[in-house]
Amino acid sequence: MSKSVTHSYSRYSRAAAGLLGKLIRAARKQRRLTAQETADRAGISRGLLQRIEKGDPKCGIGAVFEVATIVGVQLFDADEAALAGHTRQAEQHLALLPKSVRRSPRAVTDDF
Amino acid sequence: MSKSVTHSYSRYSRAAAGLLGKLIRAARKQRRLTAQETADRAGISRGLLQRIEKGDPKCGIGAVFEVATIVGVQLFDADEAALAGHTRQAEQHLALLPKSVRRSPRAVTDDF
DNA sequence: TAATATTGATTTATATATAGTCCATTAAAT
DNA sequence: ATTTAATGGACTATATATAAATCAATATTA
Repeated sequence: MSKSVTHSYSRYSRAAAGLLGKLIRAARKQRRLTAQETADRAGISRGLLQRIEKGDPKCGIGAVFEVATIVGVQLFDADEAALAGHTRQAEQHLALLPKSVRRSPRAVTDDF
Repeated sequence: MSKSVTHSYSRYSRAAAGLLGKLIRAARKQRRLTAQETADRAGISRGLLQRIEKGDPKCGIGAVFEVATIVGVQLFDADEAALAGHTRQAEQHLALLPKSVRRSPRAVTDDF
């Protein structure tokens, strides 16, 4: 094996992934779904579901969101209609911004 | 090559991943961060950032959350302190639930 | 208490996500 | 109009995420 690159995550994003995992686990148990059945419905393995509920940041966001949906954890505190609305809003916002970000040479955008 | 397994996602989770990507892209442009600089700060490649902004469900949730944090997109509409609070709440909720979900034999929990 | 479903953890083989590079196109600034 | 930074897309090699299987421990129900 060659050298592996250990990716590091900020406290905030680790906390967010961990929280989502805990919310999923709590919602699953409240609905009395076993790990195996939940994994089957999501089309993933039970092992992956374990990692998701532990907040493993390496899990695919699609798998995590799929499980969240199945156990009834709302993303963005929004149902599908609201998601569509927010998406349109984001698209409009995006349309107003320049298509590519050009930095003035040698000028640091960082604030200090 | 052997046969590949195409995983399918629900409309809802695809919409959620797509929305998060769009929010990230809009926030990045508003802060005048180039794709390359954002990727560097997040410790990922520019190619992965492209996929994240497109809402590719296969991206690691840690990478997505990390980029969101960097460009200033709040997860759960909460800062770090609020995340910690929600986490404690989820842990308490979890503590009240049975440790393993036992289905009564041959009884379907599905509602119909 | 006994029976057993559920869970947690580990291991292996395989699929695939990612980094890195390159090139063409586009668009911002001069 | 010219210059060139920024972006989008494709391709390859490699690291690693995932599925699948197994086993031990635990907790629930009878």
